[in-house]
Amino acid sequence: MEEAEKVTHRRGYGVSTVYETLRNEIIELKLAPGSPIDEQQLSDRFSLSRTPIREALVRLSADGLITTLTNRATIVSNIDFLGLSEFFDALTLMYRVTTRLGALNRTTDDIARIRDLQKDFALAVAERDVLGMITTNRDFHAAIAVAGKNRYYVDLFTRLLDEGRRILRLYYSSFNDVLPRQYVGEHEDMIQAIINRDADAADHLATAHADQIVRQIRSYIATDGRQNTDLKI
Amino acid sequence: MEEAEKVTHRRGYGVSTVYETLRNEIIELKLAPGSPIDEQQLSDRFSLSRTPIREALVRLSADGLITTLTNRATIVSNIDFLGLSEFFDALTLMYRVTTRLGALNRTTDDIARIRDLQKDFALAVAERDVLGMITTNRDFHAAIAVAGKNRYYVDLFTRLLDEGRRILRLYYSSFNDVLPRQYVGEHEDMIQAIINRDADAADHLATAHADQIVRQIRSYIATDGRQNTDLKI
DNA sequence: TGTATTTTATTTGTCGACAAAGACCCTTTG
DNA sequence: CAAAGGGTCTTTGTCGACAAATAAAATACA
Repeated sequence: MEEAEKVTHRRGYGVSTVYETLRNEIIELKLAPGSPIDEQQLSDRFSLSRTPIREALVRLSADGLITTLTNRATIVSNIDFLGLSEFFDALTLMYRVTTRLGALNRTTDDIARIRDLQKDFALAVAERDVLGMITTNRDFHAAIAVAGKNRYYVDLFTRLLDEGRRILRLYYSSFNDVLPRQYVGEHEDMIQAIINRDADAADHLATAHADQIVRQIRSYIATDGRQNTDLKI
Repeated sequence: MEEAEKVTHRRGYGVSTVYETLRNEIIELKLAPGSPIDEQQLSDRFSLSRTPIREALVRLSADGLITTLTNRATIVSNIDFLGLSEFFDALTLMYRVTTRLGALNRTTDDIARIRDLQKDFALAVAERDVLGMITTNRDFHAAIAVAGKNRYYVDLFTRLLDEGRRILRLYYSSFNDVLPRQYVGEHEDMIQAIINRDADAADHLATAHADQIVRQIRSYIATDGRQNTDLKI
């Protein structure tokens, strides 16, 4: 069933392996929201004692990806459908501010990186690789944020983007290829604004892009009804 | 020299005690930036084994308050004078957005809380209690952010405010009582805008307030020269 | 049959011990 | 006299074990 990754870890690097592996599995919904986390099991899986496993879990907890109830179980954090407007509000603001700063502070190296990632995204869209689209889209916007050179925005934005990845994965089966194609064009426009150092244009495009994404996610949720799974009364 | 806090902890709550204690000591500069953290020593001090101490340190590390070099020492994070403009930029944006949302989403309970904290701040100013001013000012703005009801903004803003507390503590001896008095008045105006649900006025006042604070901190730093301590070439 | 209460089992938090990694100090050597 | 090498000491990361806390099961009781 489960593949055991029998790796002998270099002292001090086991924790980060566990952290990154679990982080990915949570964001990619390989670990379902709400599902319990068994320390013993992880201990066996990574052939590490429970101490480093626990340390990785503390880190994930700080990221808000897992929830620990003291002296009781620790579970993968649920997706908070009730707080979605807060999420969208913050996401939109971060889209705007990072793209704006990207236009102002980008170097030519930044542009090269952003273009590469846009290429990846366009490829994923062309191949109708929905899961690839989700991750490459995230990386594209994260790169713009990095070009903006403000670590506080980068931190918050990547957190929001990853939270968004979880949500999108829930609905990726509802994707059609119409809107993603539009995204490719919007991305191109943003890149052009960033190259031109046109902060206002970048801001404007980012706002429209964010609104577009928010509207789409909202429509997925509306037509699905799954959002009530959390509302057990 | 050091007071030993001989407390027997209820199972599962030792970590949070250590975390909160150290967190405060770091923010209040009782632990100097750059100073090494001795796990053994903390273990003795809190009468806990190194395991829960370590867990608390991981949490602090996630907050960016300490820096751990794998297999080497762990130190209290340095104040990053080189990245101050990023800090001020993010701080100003969060001042604006939280005050704006505070005006839009506040309840009457929120207003009561905010008023209480403003009273505390005014008292600290009246008594020329500089350290008290720093913390009550932080609590005041944090309460406005909470009234804004967006946890992403609250998280980032409190992080920024606490980072600001560390910086202000460095210069608190340079405080005079002129500007703080001005802050009291600015706070009152902000409260009024929040009560009136006047988001634009709140935004405008927050911007001015933030600019004021940023300008003051900048002037402290300029007249001090201590900022070069990190620039060892 | 349904609800307390005790018993058992599982899981979590903490401990002390140990070994790897690095810091420190001293000597050697070019 | 500086750099390299070697030995010792300290600190960090990991381990296995144990006990407290809770969950689950079993039993008693109305």
